[in-house]
Amino acid sequence: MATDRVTILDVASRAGVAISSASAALNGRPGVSEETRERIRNAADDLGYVPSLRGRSLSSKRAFAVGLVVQRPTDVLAADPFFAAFIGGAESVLAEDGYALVLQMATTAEDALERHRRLAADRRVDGVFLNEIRIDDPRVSLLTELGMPAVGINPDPTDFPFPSVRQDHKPGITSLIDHLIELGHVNIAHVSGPSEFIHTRQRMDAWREALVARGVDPGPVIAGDFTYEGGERAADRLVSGDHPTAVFCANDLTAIGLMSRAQELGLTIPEDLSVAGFDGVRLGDYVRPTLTSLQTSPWLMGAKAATILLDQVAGMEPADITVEPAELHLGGSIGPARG
Amino acid sequence: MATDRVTILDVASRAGVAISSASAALNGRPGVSEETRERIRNAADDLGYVPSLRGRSLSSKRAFAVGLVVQRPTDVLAADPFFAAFIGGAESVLAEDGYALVLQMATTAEDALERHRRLAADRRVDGVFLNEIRIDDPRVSLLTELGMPAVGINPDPTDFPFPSVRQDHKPGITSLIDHLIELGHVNIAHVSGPSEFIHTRQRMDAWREALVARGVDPGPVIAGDFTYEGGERAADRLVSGDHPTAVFCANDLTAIGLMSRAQELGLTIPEDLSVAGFDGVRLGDYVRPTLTSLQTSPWLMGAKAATILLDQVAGMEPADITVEPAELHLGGSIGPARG
DNA sequence: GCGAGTAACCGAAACGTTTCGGTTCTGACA
DNA sequence: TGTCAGAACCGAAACGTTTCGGTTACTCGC
Repeated sequence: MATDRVTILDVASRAGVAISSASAALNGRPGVSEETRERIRNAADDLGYVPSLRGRSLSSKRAFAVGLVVQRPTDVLAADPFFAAFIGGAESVLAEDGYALVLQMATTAEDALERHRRLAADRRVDGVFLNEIRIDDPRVSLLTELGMPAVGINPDPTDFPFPSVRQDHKPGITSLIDHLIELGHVNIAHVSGPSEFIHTRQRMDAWREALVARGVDPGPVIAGDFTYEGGERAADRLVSGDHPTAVFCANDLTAIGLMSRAQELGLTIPEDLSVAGFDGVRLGDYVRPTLTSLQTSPWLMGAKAATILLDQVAGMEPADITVEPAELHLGGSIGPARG
Repeated sequence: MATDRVTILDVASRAGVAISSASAALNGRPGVSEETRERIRNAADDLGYVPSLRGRSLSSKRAFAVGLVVQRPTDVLAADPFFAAFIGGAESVLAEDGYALVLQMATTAEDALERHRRLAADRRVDGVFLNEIRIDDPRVSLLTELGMPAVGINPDPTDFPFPSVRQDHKPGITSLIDHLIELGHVNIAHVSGPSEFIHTRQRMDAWREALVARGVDPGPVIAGDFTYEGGERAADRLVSGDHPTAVFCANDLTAIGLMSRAQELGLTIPEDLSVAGFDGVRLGDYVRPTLTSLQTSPWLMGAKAATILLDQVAGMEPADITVEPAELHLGGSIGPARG
């Protein structure tokens, strides 16, 4: 196999045509008769021709790759299964079009910006995924400046300049709250994510609105940070005197940390405190009691986002996509309110 | 910013030299006086010149990217923090050299092979990471055939044709077993991983050898599969009559599943059964009791593996690297053997 | 039997580097 | 003063595509 690469020149000369005809034929462009097109295809097959990504890339000014810059402390990322599933979904769509996924890890917000600048300067990718979007996220304006196509994952509904894929979390949160209220809970707290994230606000708003709609006063909001430790700290603050009987956490890691600490502090779950998470990561099945959570669809989101991104790279103006809302998955971590 | 790209031609003409001189100057090659080299550098800076990855790629026949094909069912991957940390470590080294990481997800072994073939045919990457190596792993011979540089992560010590990075697990497992024996355990079981993995055998051998060295008969071996469910099934088989007093699991997920099921079956941990895992995932700190485990170093392994891979791509023949052995982290899941 | 229109095909430039063989120039040495 | 080595620099090919303007030949209508 150490033979030199088969080029389109070889294919063309074997089929007895010009390079340009071979190119047109193999790429399904018009201007070639069906007969010679077939002849060229056969020549290519016979020779085992594989188009050179590098040649194509240089000539067509495309990278045939898209980027994903995740910005998380590695230990947090390691514990969060969202990305693995998201990447799996995205990759399954990208592979079909011969696109590859370039993955980068950034530790800080500034680092993430720098990564994007670099990806753009190198023309390393034709577009990027925009996850975990913040309020006034600097990446958005940077990418706009750079002219880099992008797709947003659950961005702010207003004023987002790129196409997006969304999953509505409100119905799921609403049914969770309804369920808790039916179980007799009237003091339902919320452990939020970091305030700068769009989805932090979305989840908190949904929690509050669902309560208000049922005429129940929203319980306390405790600022979390999507980590185990944040959940533990929330437990410390929650477990004092007249504490809530239920708590809705902004993600599963937080919920697991909270449960763990609450149990250490002598509470029984769900008898003393009902706990619900958000993500529906399999993690929740591995703790006791099993975690009640909202099951999101990271794989599907990844697949849809990739579809949108590829369409955009191809020059289309894809419409936003909304996938089925997150579903409530009941575990043993919630039960009737005390007393 | 919609101006045309600054090319090396622009730099050369601004500095009043030929393209070849500009190229040599910017790449630190000899044949350019220090004076003109400086002039060329200034010209490049003034113009904001960024070398075209595509041009370089076509001309130098390098991709400036390396690949990682992970082969896991997505839900298993999602729960396994190894890869996130590994990728973070690898990426930190790659970025310094302007290399990118192409990540692919394969669902089956055949799919993984196909991905590698595709990466090679497209010349998409200059080398690949080889993780989770199996006995007679078909990827090894494929990559050898394809002439694709690779680096092995904990491969079989004998007969592996690529450089590798290793972390010795034996000392950690030995001290775990020693610790259990000191606690009075004489019947210590093992829940293994799937038999085809090299590291499954490595861990089992270390367990057995440590026991034999202390004159203790190895307890039963139960075949697991690195999943939570596998741990549950192992618990079902273990908890009958005269069961072992301690069990060493091939990974943390298995250990957590086993603990959870054992508790459901009425056992108290560690009083009735001591449990130890392997990986040191954060989740282990959030189950009750907390999990005793061996802490591996995925981030460091990723960084070292990337270093080796880049050296290899650069034409060197890097030596194998061995990082500090995995360390034992004690949790509440092990205790004295029942009287 | 002639002009126009069109389908099929060709040739060459362009993409932006690296690399290699060749030319010029300087200074040292005999 | 002529020779020669070596440093500095240049020009052009090569990498493998895509694309665009141009040529040929054929058909159709009159």
